Amino acid sequence: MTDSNDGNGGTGAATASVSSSSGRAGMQLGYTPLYMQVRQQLLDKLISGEWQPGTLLPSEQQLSVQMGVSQGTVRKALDALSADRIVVRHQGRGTFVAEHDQRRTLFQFFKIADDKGDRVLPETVYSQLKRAEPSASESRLLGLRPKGDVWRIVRHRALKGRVMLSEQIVLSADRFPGLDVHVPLPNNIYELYERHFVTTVTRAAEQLRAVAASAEDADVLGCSEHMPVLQIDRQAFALNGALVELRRSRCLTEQFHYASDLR
Amino acid sequence: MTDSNDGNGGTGAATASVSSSSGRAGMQLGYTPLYMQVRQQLLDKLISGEWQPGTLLPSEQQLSVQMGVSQGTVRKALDALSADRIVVRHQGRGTFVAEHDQRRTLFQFFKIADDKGDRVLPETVYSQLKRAEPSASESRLLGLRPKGDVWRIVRHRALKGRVMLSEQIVLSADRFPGLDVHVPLPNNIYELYERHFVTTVTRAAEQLRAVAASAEDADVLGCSEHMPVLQIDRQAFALNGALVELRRSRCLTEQFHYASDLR
DNA sequence: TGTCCAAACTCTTATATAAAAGTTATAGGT
DNA sequence: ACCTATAACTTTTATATAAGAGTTTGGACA
Repeated sequence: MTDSNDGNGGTGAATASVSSSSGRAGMQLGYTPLYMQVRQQLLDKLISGEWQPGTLLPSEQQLSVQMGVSQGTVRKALDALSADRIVVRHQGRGTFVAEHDQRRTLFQFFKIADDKGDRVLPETVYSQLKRAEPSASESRLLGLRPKGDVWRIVRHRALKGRVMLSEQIVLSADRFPGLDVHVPLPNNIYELYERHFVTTVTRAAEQLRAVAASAEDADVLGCSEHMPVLQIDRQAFALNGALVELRRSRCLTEQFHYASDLR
Repeated sequence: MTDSNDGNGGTGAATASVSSSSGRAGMQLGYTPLYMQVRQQLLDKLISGEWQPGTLLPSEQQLSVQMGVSQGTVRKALDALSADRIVVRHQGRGTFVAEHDQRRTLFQFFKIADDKGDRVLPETVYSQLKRAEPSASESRLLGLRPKGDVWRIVRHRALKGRVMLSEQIVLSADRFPGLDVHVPLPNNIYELYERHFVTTVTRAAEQLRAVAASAEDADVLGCSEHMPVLQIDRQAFALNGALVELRRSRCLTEQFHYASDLR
């Protein structure tokens, strides 16, 4: 902690053991509040895998003693992590590392809903995995080493017995070693990343376009060629901010739609 | 304030003048924290139009005295409103009622981006307004009185000189009396709602589908018939939660796309 | 007139304290 | 075995206090 940014208010004599990120005093740009430093420290434990998903964290009291800050500061840090859905807090029970259970997948990462507006998770009816060479852009986006391979996953997914989504997923083979051992892949693939590859997807960006179904799309989705389908390109990011998954989905939107909340 | 839900912690003798919503003590279900009651009281002033968009609110100190709660409780209420983008807070300046300026429209309500990922607000190249009878579903969704009319707005919007979006907007004629006086309508239509009709849009829900361009779409957008276009259905909600606008957009997605953040 | 500094104001951060609300485990009764 | 009360824990709410950070304003001064 720098002298200028000590930030010890109040009357207590808390000897904060939290160190500032950039050492010198008299920092001109930026200034990191104590609770954000605490947030980052907690986040580091999650990134390292020291606290696995589902783990019960120490209580606010315990953490405040461990880290040498007040309970209120720990609370602000945990609230910030909670807002990013990185931890989940339950009054009376404690604070847990968020898991990729069905509900989270449904509400955070799956935006397809039926005409009543209910989110429905489709079942995987076909799945294929193979190792391949990445394209130039894939290699760049995923930050692969030269000659680094990728996994390519193709899945067909159905709702109410009707195949309505075809998706291609691209992953770094280095980050997901031995992924082929887990074939057949589970429907909830982010849970797999998290359980076996210390990779927690916390955030994703999607780009949507209306395109004409290719001959292959038509075959898979059981529609005519050139039928309008919704193309969804997704980039998924891990706890440390790294882009870890590329995905392209093509989706029929006759009985279903993509739901987006603007708030 | 009920006895059971007094919630006066601390050592102070604050005589909270905030009244509980449901009177009897021993309430079984629900319990509204004091800061949420304060939030609602502040929100009521916004809904009534007593505090217009752009207004500087009283300071936390002043509000805490006025409402008979602590400054920290006012802070929690204002933070909650800030999270919903209903007010905007600036350190050193104060708390302001959020306005529908260009930036807000761009980042909260317009999700079209170019291939670099930059949000771009399209210009209106054609605009038409007429009074008409609502369909049954429009009447129901907008909560119109029997025989209540609607306004229908048709707009064509262009990016970089290219018409790429055609939209139809439906509004209650009762809620927007004399809307035709404001023809030609400004590009930022939510600013118009807010300035002249005490209607602040705070939240919207969108449903996206890929559909084939109709003959009319093809004419407007300058594409061939049956070309895949992105159809966006929007319901926009006001401060009090009422559905105040229905909108259907059809959008070319060759050079642009709909950007959705999953977090 | 123009510049600089200090005061006064805002929100923000940080602390401490206390009580309420909700959960879980334990002990004791029927 | 089952239910109940209780104790011990958790997060959540509410308060008070103090100092930091950022903005605006007004006055001293050149």
